[in-house]
Amino acid sequence: MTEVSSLQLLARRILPDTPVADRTAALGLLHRVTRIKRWGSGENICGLDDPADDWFCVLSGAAHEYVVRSDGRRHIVDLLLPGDFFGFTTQDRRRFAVQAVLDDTVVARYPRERAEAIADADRTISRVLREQMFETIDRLRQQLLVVGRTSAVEKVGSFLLRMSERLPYARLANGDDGISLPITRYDIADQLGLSAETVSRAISELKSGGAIALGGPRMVSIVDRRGLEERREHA
Amino acid sequence: MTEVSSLQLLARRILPDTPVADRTAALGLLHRVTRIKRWGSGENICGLDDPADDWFCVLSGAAHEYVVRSDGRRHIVDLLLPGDFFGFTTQDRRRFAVQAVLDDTVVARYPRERAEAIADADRTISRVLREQMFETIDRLRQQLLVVGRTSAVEKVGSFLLRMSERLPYARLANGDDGISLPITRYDIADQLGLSAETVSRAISELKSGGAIALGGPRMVSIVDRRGLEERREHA
DNA sequence: CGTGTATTTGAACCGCCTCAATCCCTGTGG
DNA sequence: CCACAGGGATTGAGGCGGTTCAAATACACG
Repeated sequence: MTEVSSLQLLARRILPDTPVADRTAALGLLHRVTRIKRWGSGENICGLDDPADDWFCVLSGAAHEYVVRSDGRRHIVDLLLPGDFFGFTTQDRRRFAVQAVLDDTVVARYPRERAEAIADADRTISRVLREQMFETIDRLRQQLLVVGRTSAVEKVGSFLLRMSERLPYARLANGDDGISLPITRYDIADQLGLSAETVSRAISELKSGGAIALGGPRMVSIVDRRGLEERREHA
Repeated sequence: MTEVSSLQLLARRILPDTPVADRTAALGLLHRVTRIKRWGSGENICGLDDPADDWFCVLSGAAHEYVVRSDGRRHIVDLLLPGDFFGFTTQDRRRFAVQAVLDDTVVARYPRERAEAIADADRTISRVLREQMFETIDRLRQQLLVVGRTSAVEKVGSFLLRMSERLPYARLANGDDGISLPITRYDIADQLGLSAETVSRAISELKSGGAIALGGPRMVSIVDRRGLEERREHA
């Protein structure tokens, strides 16, 4: 991936409503301090206790932000998809590690100090970054709602609905339109506070209940969106 | 509470490292668009589906951000204490309500558009607001870790540790130093995804195990901080 | 076409929820 | 000063759901 194409990709990701030329221009300043890097599945993009001197944006692939507890359990707090920023914190050092979960995960890195200076001088950049901070807040709040559900089927159902909102639709092997989950059952479990077996059982249950259909373990189509939404309804 | 004292209070809350005169001056611009209001316990500071046109800061008291699901269960996603900002979102309308949980909860309100314009013109304000967004992100991530724990005792233990970091210490009735929880067992339960009975049992267990001491149901002193921290350790 | 990993399924145990009763603390009125 | 009321907190008993441990199956990659 060349730097130019990554800039255009970024512009498309984070300024979708702005004409191509304008948004590329607006990001030009930021782009000068941007470092793009490609990661393989399982590689550590941010390590624990690293200085928190950079902000990041996923351009393609997927990553997750997590901690590993002393008992060996891993807790995933954020799943990062293309267009998602991460690395925002008041801490000096990272309390959470970030790891690529797909091969060819491309991530842009912005030195925090310089990005802040650029934002101070350009209100479009400032607006874009603020918007991305709000996206992060919305994402975490949404995740909190999912994790806070009581039953495993509800957790997994809400999770799949969110994924269907965040991932692109594609034609699956079975002919349906659906999504391709970038993560394993274990990853889902560590995100929802469940065991992998329970996640698997919940998915089987949703399938046999007609809420979803599968074309391979990672390929999910939402069949009864209405039914799933009613279960997670919050009003 | 007069406007002047509320400005000083705000300055003390969000710019603790800056000399009094400087921080008050830095917030002067923002202060011109600030509206201060006092709320009683249970009153709605933000309603569901309200336009998301303002940002807020708790100056005193406490509030929480929550949704009520169709099954009647309430889910609290954020506990807001003095110095905490809230209202940050990309949405046009509120997906979460915010309610005062103590009498005499004083909240500052900033019209979003005007606050953004002020931030664009003043990099101290800009920095302060960015810092508060990061605080919100850190708080939600921390909350995700607590809610994601597997056992009830661990959840409640982590919750109490967080409270002891966020609330001021005071001399309790039993002579120990400790914290005064601003919320009921039911509130804690709706924050942790537990039943109120389980919260109560967990607290009793922590007490009989020597991890904490109580001087009244809301008065908690952390006796064995090391032990509690080891349980929630994440590295 | 084989090997290692991911996923599914099964059985038994443990912990949390539900329902219910009791206790405690505070404020109110007699 | 006491009786009472009401909300919050605690404690108890039983049922259900999720975890754990174990095994079988499906899948992807060489």
